[in-house]
Formats: sequence, C-alpha cells, structure tokens
Amino acid sequence: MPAIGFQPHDHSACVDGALSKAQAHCAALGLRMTPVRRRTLEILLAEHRALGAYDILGVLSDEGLGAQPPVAYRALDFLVKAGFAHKVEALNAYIACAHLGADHTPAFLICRACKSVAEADTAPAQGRLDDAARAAGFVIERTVVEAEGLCPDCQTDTKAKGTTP
Amino acid sequence: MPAIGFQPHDHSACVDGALSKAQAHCAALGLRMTPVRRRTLEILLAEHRALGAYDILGVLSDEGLGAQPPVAYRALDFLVKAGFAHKVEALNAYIACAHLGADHTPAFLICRACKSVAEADTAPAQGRLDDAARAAGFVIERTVVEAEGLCPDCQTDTKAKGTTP
DNA sequence: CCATTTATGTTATAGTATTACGCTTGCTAC
DNA sequence: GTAGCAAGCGTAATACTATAACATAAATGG
Repeated sequence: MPAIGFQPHDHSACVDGALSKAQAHCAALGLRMTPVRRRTLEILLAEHRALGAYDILGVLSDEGLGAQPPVAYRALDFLVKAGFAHKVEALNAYIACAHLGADHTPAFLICRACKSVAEADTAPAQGRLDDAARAAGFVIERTVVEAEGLCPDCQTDTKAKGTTP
Repeated sequence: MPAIGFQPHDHSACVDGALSKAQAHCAALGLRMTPVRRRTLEILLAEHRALGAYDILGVLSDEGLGAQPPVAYRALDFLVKAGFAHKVEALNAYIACAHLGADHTPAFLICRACKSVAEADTAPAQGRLDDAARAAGFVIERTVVEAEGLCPDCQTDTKAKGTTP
C-alpha cells in the first residue's frame, strides 16, 4: 500500500471513488451522510492536504451550511469516527482518508513546506510499538504515527531551504 | 531501553540525574540554563505526566517567574530544542525527556485514564517508516509516534471502564 | 401520529499558541 | 571599561483550536 499524495494521479477519480465508497459504507451501517457531512468530506477530498477545522468552517459558512465552530467539529468528528477522515495531530488539522474502506492505522508524511500530507500504512511499525507496550503492560487503543519533512517537490524548491527563508 | 513511568523507581534520583545532565549539556554546548528554564524543567521532571503550557505558566507565575504565555512557551521551546523535553502532540502538552543525553526519537505510551506518559524507544518502528518515506521520495526530519490506551494500573480501576464513567 | 433519538443552529466560553515591542542582561571587540 | 550586539525576559494584545450547554428541527420506529 504505497503512500499517495506526492505523485500525480487521477484526482477526480480518487475523489469520486472515495465519496461513493463513503456513501455505500453509510448505507451499509445505517450512518447518516447529511449535507454538512458530505460537503465537509468533499472539501477535505479536494486536496491531499490537511485543513484546519476553521478552514472547513469558512467554506461551509460561505455556502450557508452553518456558521459556528461546532458545525465543523461535529462533521469532522463524524468523518473521523466513521473512518472517512483522520486528524493530523502534529498540525491540529484534518485530512480525508486515502485508503477508504480499509480499517487501518495510518501513518502520515507531512511536508513542512507545502503542507501536503501523504498517508502510508503502519502495520509494521505498529507491531514493534505493540512489543514495547506489552513489555510495559500497556494496552494500546489508538496510535499516532506522523513524520514531518520535505516532499519530493519541495526538496529542490527555494522555499525548502529553511523554515523561514 | 524499557519504557519507564509505569513502574516504581527512584524518582528523586531520576530528577536529580536529569537536572545535572541538562546542566552539563548546556555547559558543554554554551546554552544558557536560566532560572525560568531550569524551573520549567524541574516542574516537568516532577512527574511522568504531560503538562500543558498553562499548567507550567501557573506555577511559574505563582513563583514570580513570569505571568504571560510567552514565558512558558519560550522556556518549553528551549527545552524541546535542547532535547530536555518533548511535546506530546496528541495532548498538546509537554513532558520531560526520560532518556536525557540520548539523541533519540521517542515513542510515547499515554494512559487516557491517569494521563501518565511513558517514553519508549522507536528505532525499529522508525526503520519501517523510513522505508515508506524513501519509497515516496520523502525526507523525514522529525517523527511523532504516540499510542493512547490504558496503563497497567488503570486497566483494573473502575474509572478505566469507559471514557466517561 | 407520537415518542425517541439523532442531527443542527447558536451563544458563550475554555484552552492553546503567537506576534510584536520594549527593556535588561551578558558577551565580545575594540 | 565601554560600545555594540545578541539573547533572553516582561507585557499586552490577539489569533487559533476546541468544547459546553441549550434550543430547535428532522428522521426513525413503535
């Protein structure tokens, strides 16, 4: 399962596919894909980049879908719980799930220059973390694996030379 | 390198050791361990638990060491950059480094019941993450590995039965 | 249809973090 | 020793992230 997001791909297909998979998943489980939730997912899907809750709220609010923070946070909570989106802890921001349908524990590669985020699989890393946890008698319920650095594109750009060029 | 924090240990020795190691490290590198910075490190070292910046600020302020947020944030930035403390992204909180002196990439085991945090080593997990990053052409500069769950003590406690008992 | 649950709208507030600016301190080079 | 400079601190103001609490409305299920 390769990381996507750093190489060109058929993005509109990737959006459409995710939307219809989400819709199907909701139908199957009796979850309700309301207008606010669907639009929030669309906004996230539009880019392989993490967006803050207030970025989402800005768009929703422009479209008359709710003007207060709880609207965005509730939609995001729903999407995260349903597995349609993830929270990127290092950025306090949210991103659409790139492997929708798989019940996975994602790892993120976060570009500090362009803020794009790729999602990889962590199963192996998690195995090792499990070992450490077991040794300590700790029971893991959720794991966060995130790496910050530079994506291929930004490694050669001027703006990549430092955090504040 | 086992995770510490979930088992009894000589805590005052662990605090003293860390403080003197930090002091020595500063002397060696020409860093300045000022009163605010030292006290901030002491506060963090006092418990194997993550503290918010405003928890720190509360203590500093009670002691006349600065009353505004930047005081705490600057001290924490210094400690994090120097490797004397880490930020726990999943909690937006800070914790003293448990393996001071080693230039390591830590993994945290965070108990959601008692908020204690243990620090383990991630070298193995990171190896796998490096592989994924290399495959994507991504250069990692910093990694965040955190696991939330229940520590040994809290697995049997009443309060551990659910998030909101 | 009515009761119940689920979702939304809104106000207010809590919690986390940074920018900006001026003052003080300590170091270095004359 | 002192002038100049960099690093650190004090403070005010503000931005960003998130939740609590309560009222209203819409869907579900008897």
